[in-house]
Amino acid sequence: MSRHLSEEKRKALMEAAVDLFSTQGFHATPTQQISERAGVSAGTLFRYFQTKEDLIDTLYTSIHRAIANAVNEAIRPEIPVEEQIKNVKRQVLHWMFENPKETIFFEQVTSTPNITEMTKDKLLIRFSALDELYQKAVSRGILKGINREVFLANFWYPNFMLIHLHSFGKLHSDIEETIEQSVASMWCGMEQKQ
Amino acid sequence: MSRHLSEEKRKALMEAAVDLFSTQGFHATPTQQISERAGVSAGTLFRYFQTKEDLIDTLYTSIHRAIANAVNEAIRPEIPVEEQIKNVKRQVLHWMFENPKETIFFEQVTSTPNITEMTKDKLLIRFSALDELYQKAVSRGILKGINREVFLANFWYPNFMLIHLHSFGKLHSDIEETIEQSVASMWCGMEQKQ
DNA sequence: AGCTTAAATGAGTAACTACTCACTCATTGG
DNA sequence: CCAATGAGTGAGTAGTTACTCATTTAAGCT
Repeated sequence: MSRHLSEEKRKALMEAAVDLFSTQGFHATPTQQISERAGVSAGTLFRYFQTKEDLIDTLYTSIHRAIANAVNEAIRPEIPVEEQIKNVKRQVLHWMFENPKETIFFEQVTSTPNITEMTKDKLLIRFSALDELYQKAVSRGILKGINREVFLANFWYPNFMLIHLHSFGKLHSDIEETIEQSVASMWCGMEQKQ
Repeated sequence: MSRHLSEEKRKALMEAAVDLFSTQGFHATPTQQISERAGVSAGTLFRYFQTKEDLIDTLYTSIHRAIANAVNEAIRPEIPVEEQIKNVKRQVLHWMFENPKETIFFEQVTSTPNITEMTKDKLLIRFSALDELYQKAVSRGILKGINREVFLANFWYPNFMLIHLHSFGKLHSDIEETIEQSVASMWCGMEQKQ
């Protein structure tokens, strides 16, 4: 329908939303507060997003896409699978350290029940490119001892804790150093057989 | 003050609460629903817990204590530090697989901002026994390459994803097998030097 | 049985929330 | 310069929520 709504205001609303959601949680954040911070009136928010849930969903989807981009950027068929997987983790961690608010919101949605079915599907299927990489690694004999669930758990979840610590100023080492340690320990942990 | 309140009802309320919190999230769960499921009237809940937040806090504290117990049970000064750390992880994972609702609620509180300060402190300090174990491992030359944050992230967070997958019936391997893989990959990931 | 004490009740309340809609006003095309 | 369009507004609404309190119910003691 109406596509005359300003892209600028939509962006302002979304930015205000991640900002508040990541520090207060999205249930504890009234829509009025979001529109206020975005510099628009209460009603305007609902011209850009049908419901609050629609806003959350849009936000989540856009973050999901951004992370998927980070994943895809790191995939280069010409280098060894091992290096590719490490690069993906590195790339994702870089993105997360650069976008801590988005990451915290993302984790919040991930760990909160009762999200739209559509959104839930995205959670479960996750990132297919990484899945393919995992399959490739398994079929080539690397990673033979590790099942998909443990692989994904080791790959994704520690990142969230690192970002939390970072946001609360509780990360005492250098970010680059931390990323490298996280990448290395993830890989070495998987590689071992038997 | 009044200690004539039945311990039975307190327990029923807490059980109803974790039950609902873990499936709906605690913001999306009205106190009425909790008291209803516990088989008491709406007002009774507030005789046992001053506020809803008090209930959440009590619940969180009790789960924290249960996990701390699991940690402490696994600590046996007579065996090598390496084995102790592995045992702690094993023990914690067992507890979590046996108490998935509590675990999911615990993760929810952990990853949600705006919790009471007291509760927050518990989050940051975490489990001192494990911390001591980490220090010991570092001072004995094992684990020298890994800083505390990455260690904790690798130790705790993957567990949450495994429990999630388990609760949604998306964990296709045997639980024991999964626990062993998770323990082994965690340790191997840390041990490596340089 | 009666009396006392306190646990349990649940209708009621004040506060808050997501969302609406009748209206204003800026922009644009003729 | 006027008219038409639709983006923007914000007071208002219907619904929900955490929490209260006057009252009822039950239990324990003599």
